[in-house]
Amino acid sequence: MLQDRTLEVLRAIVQDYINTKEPVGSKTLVDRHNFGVSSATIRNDMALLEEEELIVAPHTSSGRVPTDKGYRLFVDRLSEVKPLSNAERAAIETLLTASSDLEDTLAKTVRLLSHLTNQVAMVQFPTLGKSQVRNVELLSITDGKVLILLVADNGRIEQHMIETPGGYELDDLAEIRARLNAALAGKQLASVEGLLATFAENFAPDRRPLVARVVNGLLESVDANRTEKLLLAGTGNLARRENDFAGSITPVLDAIEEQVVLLRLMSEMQSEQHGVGVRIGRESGIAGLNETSLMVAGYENQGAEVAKLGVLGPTRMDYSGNIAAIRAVARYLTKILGE
Amino acid sequence: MLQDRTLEVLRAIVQDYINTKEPVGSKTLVDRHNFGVSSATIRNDMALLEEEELIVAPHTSSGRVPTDKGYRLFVDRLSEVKPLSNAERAAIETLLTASSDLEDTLAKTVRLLSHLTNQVAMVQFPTLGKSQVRNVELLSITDGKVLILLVADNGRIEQHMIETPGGYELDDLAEIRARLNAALAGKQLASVEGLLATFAENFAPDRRPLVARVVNGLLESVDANRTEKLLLAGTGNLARRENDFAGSITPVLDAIEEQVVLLRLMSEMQSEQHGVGVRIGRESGIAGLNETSLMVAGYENQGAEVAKLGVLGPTRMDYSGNIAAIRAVARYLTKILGE
DNA sequence: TATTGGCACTCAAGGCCCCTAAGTGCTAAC
DNA sequence: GTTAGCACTTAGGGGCCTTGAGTGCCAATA
Repeated sequence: MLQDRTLEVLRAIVQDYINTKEPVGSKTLVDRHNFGVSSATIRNDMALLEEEELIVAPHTSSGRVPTDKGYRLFVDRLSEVKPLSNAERAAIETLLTASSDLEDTLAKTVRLLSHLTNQVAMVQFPTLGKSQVRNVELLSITDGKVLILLVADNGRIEQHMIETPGGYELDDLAEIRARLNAALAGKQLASVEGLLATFAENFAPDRRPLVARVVNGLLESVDANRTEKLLLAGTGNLARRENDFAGSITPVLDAIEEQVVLLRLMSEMQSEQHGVGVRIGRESGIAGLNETSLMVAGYENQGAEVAKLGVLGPTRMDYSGNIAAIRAVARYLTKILGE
Repeated sequence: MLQDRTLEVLRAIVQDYINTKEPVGSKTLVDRHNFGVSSATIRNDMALLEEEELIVAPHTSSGRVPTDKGYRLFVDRLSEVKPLSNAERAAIETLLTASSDLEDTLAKTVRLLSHLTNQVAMVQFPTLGKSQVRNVELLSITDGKVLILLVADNGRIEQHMIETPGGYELDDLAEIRARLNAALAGKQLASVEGLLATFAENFAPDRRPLVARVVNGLLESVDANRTEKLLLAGTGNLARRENDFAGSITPVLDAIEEQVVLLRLMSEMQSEQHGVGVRIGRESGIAGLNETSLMVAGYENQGAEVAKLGVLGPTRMDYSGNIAAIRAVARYLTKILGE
């Protein structure tokens, strides 16, 4: 087990490295922090830390840099939540105003978060999976097209257009709509597929093709949106911190565009420190994100977590500050969604 | 007036520079192309081109590089449309399949375009301004909320949620909806504001607050979407070609995120060469895009141009190939939208 | 036993110098 | 109008050296 002072040394290394971007050596360390011991002692501590693979020396004769494992220990045990400055609090309250339009609100949120953290910010749309059907609407558009609307109780509205080669009567639509609502209103979205399995059978045989098409469209609506939506902001921040990447930032930009991967990763992440989930470097298991860290927190609506938001940036980032920002934004978003 | 051979020299310089990324000198030029004259003659031509500010020498003793003006002349008078390869044609036809869902189709289109060109691709959503109202729907959601749907004849559907503190009867909604459709169906979206100016006056005084709210919501729907939507793909390609930028790509990424600016620029651009509009370097007038070129073409629905699509990349790009790709994709998109 | 001063060693980064290769403009001859 | 020839320029690369920050180890110390 590492001693207290040794851990303090690790904390100091992480903090100094984050601030200066220079590998940090024993001498500078005793200069900047007052450990009350000599640089030789610190050197011994550093040897221990290196043995534990918490830090590493880029070159034989230069200072040390934290490894992924080092950052991990720092985040888990050594970092304190840095309280937000008043200016930051004010920014959150000013910029994040309630709007009845969900997309608006989330777009503002993601921008705010990217400004607060100077990283790439991401906000997930509320997940359909955890919420309930409020109602279903079928609208007749011209040319035998029908627009299916699925309104969920988290405020999200999905639209899906289908074609009906056989045509239809308005009365048919009205009836299908009424029965769909009777069957689905208030039910979990996850259960929709099961509830509709035998739905078409209740209709006269000549109506069934139409009903089947509607049901299919609705299921696609549910399903296409289990694959969720993501809003991004601040990609420019990545280029701004390009020097923090050994190679190019191309794979990172590519990975970001692969939203499916990001979304899966985000949903897998559990909250750890202070309600924020953290994936450091290779922990994400995604090649393009080897040199980045990802931090997410959930936000809620009506008491239940509906989706996540977070930031992505180089592993050398201000974990404390970003955790605080993410947490604050998630809480505030939860608050205004409740209004 | 420049002689024919002098222009040929410019063409050769542009092409070689695009291929090699090396400033091109008189000797290599006569080696690679057979002008039938000596390098000294080419040097004289180059001096003329430099006088006209069509090319420039990065350093006193190195080859020449095209200026924005040089690229412009190349695009306007010297480039030929490079026919697409069979593989490219096949890719377009395979990847771009018809879907009744507009967003799906556009998302595929933008990815396809970024793959074909290896640049950042952009596709604008169909503009509301040029199209007509198909119908308007009012849906009662719980808690006194009403969802307004505006269906346009270009396939685009806008949704907007409003709150009605005073509450309402379902009959009220039905009547408002009926009258709205009577007033607006088939009308130009641009005319909606005028048509609704006195709309509320036809209702009984106690209904007017509700009607006014609905009208406002509808106008916001129209208006919020004059500010159009843009789909992007291939931002990673920008980083991949980072060396083509003197400074960092940060300002470019920032400019891209400012979608409003891009959208304005795109709508201003008129088709020039072969149906494709081109803005080279500083021509865009946007600081962040000084070192990039933008090329767009319109795509159509029902015989009228509804929006644009195009690519953004470093000024040193394959204009001929990209013009061909953009044109082909725009045409193909027009075709499948018509189905 | 943990800490320390001292010391020999390492190595990246930067400065300096020089050379080379590719390119230029100019002039006089064809 | 074109060309050969020539003197001139300069970015980039290689070699060489110095410097400074850092290391590991060891014997002495408290």
